[in-house]
Amino acid sequence: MTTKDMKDIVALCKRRGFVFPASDIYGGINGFWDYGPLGVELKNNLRDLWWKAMVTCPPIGPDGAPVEIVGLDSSIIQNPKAWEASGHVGGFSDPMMDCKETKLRYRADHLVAYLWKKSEPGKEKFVAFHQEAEEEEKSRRLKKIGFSTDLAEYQKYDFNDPAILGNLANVLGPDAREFGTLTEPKQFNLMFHTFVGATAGEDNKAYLRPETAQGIFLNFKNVLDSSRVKMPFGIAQIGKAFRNEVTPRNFIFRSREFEQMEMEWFCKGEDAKKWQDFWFKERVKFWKSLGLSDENLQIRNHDQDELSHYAKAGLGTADIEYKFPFTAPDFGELEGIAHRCDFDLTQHQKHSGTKLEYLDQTTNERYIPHVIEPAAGLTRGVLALICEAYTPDPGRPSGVYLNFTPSMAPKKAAILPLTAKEEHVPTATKLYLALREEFAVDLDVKQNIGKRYARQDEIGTPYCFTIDNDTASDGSITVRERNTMAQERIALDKAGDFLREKMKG
RNA sequence: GCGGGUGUAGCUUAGUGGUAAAGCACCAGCCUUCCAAGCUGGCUAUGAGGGUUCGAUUCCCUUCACCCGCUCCA
Repeated sequence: MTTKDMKDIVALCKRRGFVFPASDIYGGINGFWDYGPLGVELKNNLRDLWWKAMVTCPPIGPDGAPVEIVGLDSSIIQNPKAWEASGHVGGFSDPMMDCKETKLRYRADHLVAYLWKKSEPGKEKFVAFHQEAEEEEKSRRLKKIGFSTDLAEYQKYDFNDPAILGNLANVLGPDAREFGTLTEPKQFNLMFHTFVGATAGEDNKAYLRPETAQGIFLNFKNVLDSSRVKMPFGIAQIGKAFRNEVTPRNFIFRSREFEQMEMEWFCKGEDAKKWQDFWFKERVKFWKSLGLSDENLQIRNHDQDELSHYAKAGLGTADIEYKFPFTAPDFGELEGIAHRCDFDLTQHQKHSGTKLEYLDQTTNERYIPHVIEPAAGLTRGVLALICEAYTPDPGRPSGVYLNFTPSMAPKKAAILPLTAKEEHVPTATKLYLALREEFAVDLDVKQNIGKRYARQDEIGTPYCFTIDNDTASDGSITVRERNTMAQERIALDKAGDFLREKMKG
């Protein structure tokens, strides 16, 4: 059993046209990737199936009736006030400081500094600690550097205090031995800025959305007023989102421009638990149906301290995680199912002055609904599918094949005339033209048949149809199956039925 | 952003202060009745910028990208 190596996967993605570095000919740009001819097919397949599972054919709810979900495609740029209301302008930038001595980096708002009250004026020395450090730990460290160990004799400062920021030379970093090794806090703006209109200035500053969800909340009232939806219901959206990640890493796993598939499920607060459990199960089922294996999937509940600002008061967030080659033996987030409470709608109601309540006309009850949000990374899903499918196999000419399910495979079948001779090519072309009306298929005429099979293995095409001399005499073709390399003969005019049947799986 | 590493063709590797080499892949043609076969021909590279030098892929500086670790991931 050969292991999956991320280097090989990235190389295959580039070689066969799944994923390219963005701006490759200029040396790339950190955190951005382009999807090639096969990558976009794969991404579209996943996107379309998600849309089908959410909007076109949503699941049967816990009470036996189909649930109601409508679609939306909101703008990437919205009024900047929306991001103030959502908490992203205030909460989406973290001041960071580095320690020149220890090379460690800290979030300034996670540190505190202690000043000995009896310090002579002008000779103040501050000692910094991690916010969550135990008192005993603090005393021990103070003793070590020859300071009083009685914490009551100290005044505590936050790192946004000018008394600290103006005096960094006299601050001892949390892990440092010398004073004055901490750098000025630097703001990391996780939201991309842009300017709306021809002139750039503070007045027309805008943001690229860091999540698609807010577009849904902003349109809650519009959808309610135009769609005859009744509680509980969902609004689903797929689209790009942008985050100025400090460190983009791991191929397309953490990139600065990525694509999300989010559904906001609006329900009564008292029903939130029921719906979170429901959606969680549905979403796990979805990923498994695409071929992600049990052993590579895990579910994980967020700890209280890692919950988002909007989820702290609620039922928390449960993640569906995938064991990527670069996280193994650990897992990386694929989708989060969060209880966002009534945080967002309440915030937007407050900031916009527009009522965002739901009126239940049967009970005459008005309330701001709670939200359960299954939010999945489309591009992360693509990566998981590629990693799952990647199967080294030294026993075949290509040495590797991609084991996509037929529904996810970028090409469903390849039509191959056995030779480039006249008697094979016209029949193959005719079959290709018929099948492409319904399926993404390839016609490949050139080079020997082995090379063509090998190529299709590498891009994960599940079936190859080969036209040979027998096709002319008995109307049969060869079907070659990707995983087993086994061949069987079927009737030429049954090729469409064959694929249609396989696509159901 | 810090520390370490890497950077020659699509891939794997060679080499040199003086014309950059090969295998595989790819493309074309021939051949070929089922798994990268064979023959002929062809395309393609020193990540980018600057410096030293008569001349730099080689030496120096800067930068960019990728990998590993730290940090971060509302």
